Amino acid sequence: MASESDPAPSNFIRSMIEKQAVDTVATRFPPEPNGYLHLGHAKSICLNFGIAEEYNGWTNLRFDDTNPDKESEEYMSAIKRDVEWLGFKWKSLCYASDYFDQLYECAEALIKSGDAYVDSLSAEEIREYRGSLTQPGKESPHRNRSPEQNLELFREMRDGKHSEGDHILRLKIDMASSNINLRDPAIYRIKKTHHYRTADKWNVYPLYDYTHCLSDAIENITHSLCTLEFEDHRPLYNWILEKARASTANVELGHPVQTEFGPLNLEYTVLSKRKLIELVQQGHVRGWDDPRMPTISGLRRRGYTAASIQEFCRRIGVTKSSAVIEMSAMETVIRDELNATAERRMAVLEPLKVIITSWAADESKTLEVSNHPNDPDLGTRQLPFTREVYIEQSDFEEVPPPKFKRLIPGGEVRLRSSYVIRCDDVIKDANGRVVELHCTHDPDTLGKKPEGRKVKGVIHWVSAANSVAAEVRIYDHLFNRPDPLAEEDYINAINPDSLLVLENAQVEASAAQAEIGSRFQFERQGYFSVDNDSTPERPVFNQVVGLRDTKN
RNA sequence: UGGGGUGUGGCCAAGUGGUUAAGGCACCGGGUUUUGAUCUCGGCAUUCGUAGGUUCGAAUCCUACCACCCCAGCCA
Repeated sequence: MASESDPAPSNFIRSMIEKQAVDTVATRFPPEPNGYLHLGHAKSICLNFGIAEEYNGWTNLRFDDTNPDKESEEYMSAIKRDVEWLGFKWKSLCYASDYFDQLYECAEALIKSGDAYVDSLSAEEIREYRGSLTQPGKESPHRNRSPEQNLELFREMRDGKHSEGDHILRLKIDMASSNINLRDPAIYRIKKTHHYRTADKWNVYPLYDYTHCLSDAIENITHSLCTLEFEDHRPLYNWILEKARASTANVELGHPVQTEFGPLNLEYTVLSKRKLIELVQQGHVRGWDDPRMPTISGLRRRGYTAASIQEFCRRIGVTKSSAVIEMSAMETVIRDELNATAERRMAVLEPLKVIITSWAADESKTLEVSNHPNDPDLGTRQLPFTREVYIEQSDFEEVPPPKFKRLIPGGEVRLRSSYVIRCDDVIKDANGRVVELHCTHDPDTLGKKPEGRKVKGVIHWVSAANSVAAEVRIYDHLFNRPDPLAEEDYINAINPDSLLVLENAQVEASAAQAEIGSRFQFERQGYFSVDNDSTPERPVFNQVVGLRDTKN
């Protein structure tokens, strides 16, 4: 786990800051509240908050809420909760919408200085005029309207005197620029949507490129960290700030610098808000917090800890290349943490009844069992041993494959923390299915090795009379190929078997009583957390991750 | 065929002219083990996209080439 002895590894952003020798690093995490946070955001959060903390700085949480069509209060509170849960504290909670007045004032100043103009071309015309990747664009016939004319039109736009799409405010930069972002980008559009924070005050809303740099500057952000796809926007970011500083607008602006890092990609899943929204809305998953989802809320429900997600982000590093991380990197962090911290329990997922014929029907012996094999501090618990127990169906084979170490007819196996038993009889139903085993126990094997023979297998079990019926949910990858986006439609790559529900599991009583969110290792099977759906009458467990399996 | 980026083992990733080219994940072996887990020991790039060049010395500097990613929303 992350600790003082395990410092954050060197990366290009840290090196850059070292060279700058600045005295404070101010960052921001700027999500648009149009969906739930996922692992890609976790990487950005860890980077932004982590680097600021490391250099005596601070980080703002800023909602980039400039498109009221897509944003909502629900998303906003989910984002706040997730950032807090991950373990980070922001200095200020900010909203781009808090700057709408300043942004507007600045836009008027840019109009007055001749750096912005109102265009009245249609969206399609503007697209045509923009040119292509290899062809320069051409100037709009409205490009040379006077500042007075532009100001009047822009104010009319603001005052709701025009319809959506009729006009747009653009920067006057260079229609022939090889960087398409500089071909007179739009900075304000007419939109009459109700905004969840500013209500119906505005008929015009600023666009991302215009809003983001100014918001950073207003908040005195020093390091504006974003993903690679914004590299092309950096010249625009700087252009706007330069013009804004030179303008007459009464807005105090700092000097943020944008730096881009590679986005996170994870095998067998998708990390894009748009696609995650589709998975939720089309019902491919049970919700944003479905334990199969790569969202923070999904991982939390699955049983991942905040520490494990932070550790994952530390391990994957920060570079300028877009990494595709194997799922095992994610699984190993939570497995490591839970191996150290999770108490052990026994649970039989697919039960097979075993009668210990040598054990009296009315006898129950209480065994003292340790909660963790390597950590005595985790204590012990009492476990009853009775005549009837359940073992895993897969722990018995009539015709064992090579190297099978579990129970076979006439063979012996250790019941974990209990006796060695021998299988005497196999009871089958009319279809030849094994429904019950008759075994005898060796009374001289409790807490000691049997004499004169070695018993190689150890299997888990529960007392039939003292275990509790439970539901256990086993998860597999959401997609059945490592690169679902390579599919013509990624929806076709959805794994139909990503959720396996075992309705008839039997868990020992002490696990059945656990609170929602608590985690155990079910011995030999993996780590499990108590799901939100769990009740004392009907416990429900999620498999967080399996144990490493090196057999075969 | 415009612009912006990236290329170090299967996946990440340190490295910034002189190191036997860190580390993690994965994988493969040995040992311990009442979890086929854990733990532990060991193995795993004569080579850094390719080809040239500079240098006593190159993953690090230069040149050319190749591959992949991003950009033509009134989304962010």
